[in-house]
Amino acid sequence: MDLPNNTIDRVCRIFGCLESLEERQVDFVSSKDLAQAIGTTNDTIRKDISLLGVTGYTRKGYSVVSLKKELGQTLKLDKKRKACIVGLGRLGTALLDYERFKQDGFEIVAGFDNSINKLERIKTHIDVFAISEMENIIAQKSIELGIITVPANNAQEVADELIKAGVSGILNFSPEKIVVPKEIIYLDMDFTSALRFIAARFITNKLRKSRVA
Amino acid sequence: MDLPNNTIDRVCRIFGCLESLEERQVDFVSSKDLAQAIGTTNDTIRKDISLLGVTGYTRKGYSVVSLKKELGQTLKLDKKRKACIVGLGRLGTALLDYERFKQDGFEIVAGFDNSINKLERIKTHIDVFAISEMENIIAQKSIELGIITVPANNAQEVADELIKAGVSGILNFSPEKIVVPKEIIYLDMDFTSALRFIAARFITNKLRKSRVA
DNA sequence: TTGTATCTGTGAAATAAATCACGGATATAT
DNA sequence: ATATATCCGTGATTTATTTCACAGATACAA
Repeated sequence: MDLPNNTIDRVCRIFGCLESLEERQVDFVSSKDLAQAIGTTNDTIRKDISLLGVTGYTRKGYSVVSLKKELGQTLKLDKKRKACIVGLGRLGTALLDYERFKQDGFEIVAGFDNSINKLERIKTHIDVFAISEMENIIAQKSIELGIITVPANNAQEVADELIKAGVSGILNFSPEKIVVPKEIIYLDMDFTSALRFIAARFITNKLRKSRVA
Repeated sequence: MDLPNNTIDRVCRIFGCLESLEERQVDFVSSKDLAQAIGTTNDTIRKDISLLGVTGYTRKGYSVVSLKKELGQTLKLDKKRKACIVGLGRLGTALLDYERFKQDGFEIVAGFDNSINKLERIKTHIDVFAISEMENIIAQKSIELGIITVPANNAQEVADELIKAGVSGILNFSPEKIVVPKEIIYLDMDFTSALRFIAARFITNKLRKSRVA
């Protein structure tokens, strides 16, 4: 399938909205509501959804349950995926126990760090290992996603090892920029860049909110 | 000034690259290097930089120091900005002490939480307050940026208070979607959406990496 | 029933963004 | 000196994305 990147981004956010609407037992949602929630226009939402081949109801909107199901199936967002976290500093350990991931279909099944000290000290029900064991564990547990929370200056090294070990996607929280082969899906979550993006828009303020993260 | 959103996003990332190049005492950097670092093409980088009115040197690239200076001045990324964090759970406290922010020009000058318990227990050199004091403190300290790290289901409420108190920009780490008036610069950093974006691209893999966070 | 206010779905038009392509420079090697 | 391989700057072109505009439905109110 060939979807615009922005559409993929929005659909992922829409999916999150649908989850919470479902929890609140809302039956229908309009393109306008979704647009407001994720910060875009109703036209765009309708285009996005129609690109995915899902259809709504005149005068009512989209069925929350079935839209969520369709989007989930098409983009395989309903599939459980295993992830690991490399770098068990404060951010890493916070993410290790971020209950939300599991409920959203991402299971953190391993943590890695090089400090024996940290490995011993950490209190969590998730297994933690030395980085040297990464290749084994990732293969053994069929981990698809790697989350990097090491401090800068060895993020690239960690990324290389994750890739060698076989992950298909990487989410990078470290401030260092990482280069990956093009078959690896990579997303940068550098906090400073995010704050700068906001600060820069104080100057060049346009109204759109999209920023394919 | 009127810059494409994607350009702003890229320039913020470029700025981060320039910082680390400067540290490593690199004098010049080519559009190609920058492109590789942030995941785009050299054409795009050159266009971005030329939109900002900065110019480079044939056969050498851009002067790291002066490019950084120019970008910083134009987008006011060189200006120190004050931020606060609302929600002092694990993520919130991790961010409170994220040394990197300060070195990048963002100073966290206050933390807020509703739990007296947490406020007492937290060990940090940054002042922490009850949420009820937000309006006062934000005005008093001239805080421009609010970082939301509360759990879902009262993120909107917190956002409303931040805005009432006078912040101009909000970075939201909570999984809840937030609606803000259009003069407020808002960026969503929902981790689940980010992981989903990666997972969805396992299916619809296009090569570009941009995702204006 | 009849009217009316919403909502979707979708081509067409308009915008925006990324690529291409190539001239002009100049560092580096020979 | 001369050739060559880079590298920037920038119109032109292409491609992508958003917005517009309106037909087709239908819930809801009077």
